[in-house]
Amino acid sequence: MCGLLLRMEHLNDWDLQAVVRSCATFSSRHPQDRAGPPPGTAAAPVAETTVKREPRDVARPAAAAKDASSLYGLEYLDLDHKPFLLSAPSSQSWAAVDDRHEMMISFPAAASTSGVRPRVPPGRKPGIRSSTPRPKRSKKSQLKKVVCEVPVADGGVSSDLWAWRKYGQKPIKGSPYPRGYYKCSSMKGCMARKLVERSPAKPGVLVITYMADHCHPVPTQINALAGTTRHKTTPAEGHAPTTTTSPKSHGDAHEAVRCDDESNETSSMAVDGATEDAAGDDGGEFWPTELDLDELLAPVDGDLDHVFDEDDALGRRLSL
DNA sequence: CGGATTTGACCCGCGC
DNA sequence: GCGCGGGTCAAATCCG
Repeated sequence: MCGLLLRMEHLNDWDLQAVVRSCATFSSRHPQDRAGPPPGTAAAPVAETTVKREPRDVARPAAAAKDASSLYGLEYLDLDHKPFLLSAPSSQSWAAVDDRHEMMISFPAAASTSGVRPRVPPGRKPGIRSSTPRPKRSKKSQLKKVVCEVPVADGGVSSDLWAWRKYGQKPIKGSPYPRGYYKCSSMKGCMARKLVERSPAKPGVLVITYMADHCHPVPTQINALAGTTRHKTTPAEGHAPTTTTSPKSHGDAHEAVRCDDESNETSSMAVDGATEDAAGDDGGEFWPTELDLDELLAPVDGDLDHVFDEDDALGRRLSL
């Protein structure tokens, strides 16, 4: 994975979707870290257990070496239904412990495919609204949220095992980057969602917010993931994901959490390929189309197998 | 043809 | 109560 990581960084490319997948994965591996409730439990309570977490001996970009303020850790059941370690933020906001992944939880408590051909503006016709009332939106503030920061350079190196489908993108006030909205498409009816945005403060960082729980086990077939994202082949079409975390969310009662470095997955990003999204247009970065999938996956093949095996087991457990 | 993406419109929570 | 901004919907389009 390191190899892949390095490669990706070198390419300086990133795929929003892939990135989107990346965050939740951190927990996919490391059975030793798993102590929480089994994945798949929709109503899995957020763990309150706190555990000490040792800093990982991970090679990280020089620039990345920041304050390694891994204060205390929380073992948390993430949206992948696997526990992951959380680190509380230092007094000064959220320290990037390993500078690759950060997380926060809050409890209540694109890029147009500027194709060559002109495109008719999509969207509903004015005045047309489904007669079926939209279900009451749950209070935003009461949604369980898991915020994860992923360096852009890393974006996609890691990925979660879920399949996500983009359902919206909005420009965010005060941020030059839009926010992408994704739903879990691994299973119909799954309410899991995630928001992906680029941090305005840290343009090199993607902020991924996971909301709601998956109501199903982690997909075990890689195909289930691979088929969920469209690949774009034209470099010109690729766009850097953009996004920002609203200052608000940072300030709230969020607890900073750090995604575990090792736990990052690489794979699906490659699988996801170059989707990308963000209408951000800020960068025009794109995925290397010449990258071979096998090549991308090679470094993590073993790990993936491991992950899938575990997930499979977990899924079976959950389905009982 | 099915599924993913794009994107304008609509809805709703929240702050003032 | 009102307006703003964020979140979601869904038609049109794209793509494999």
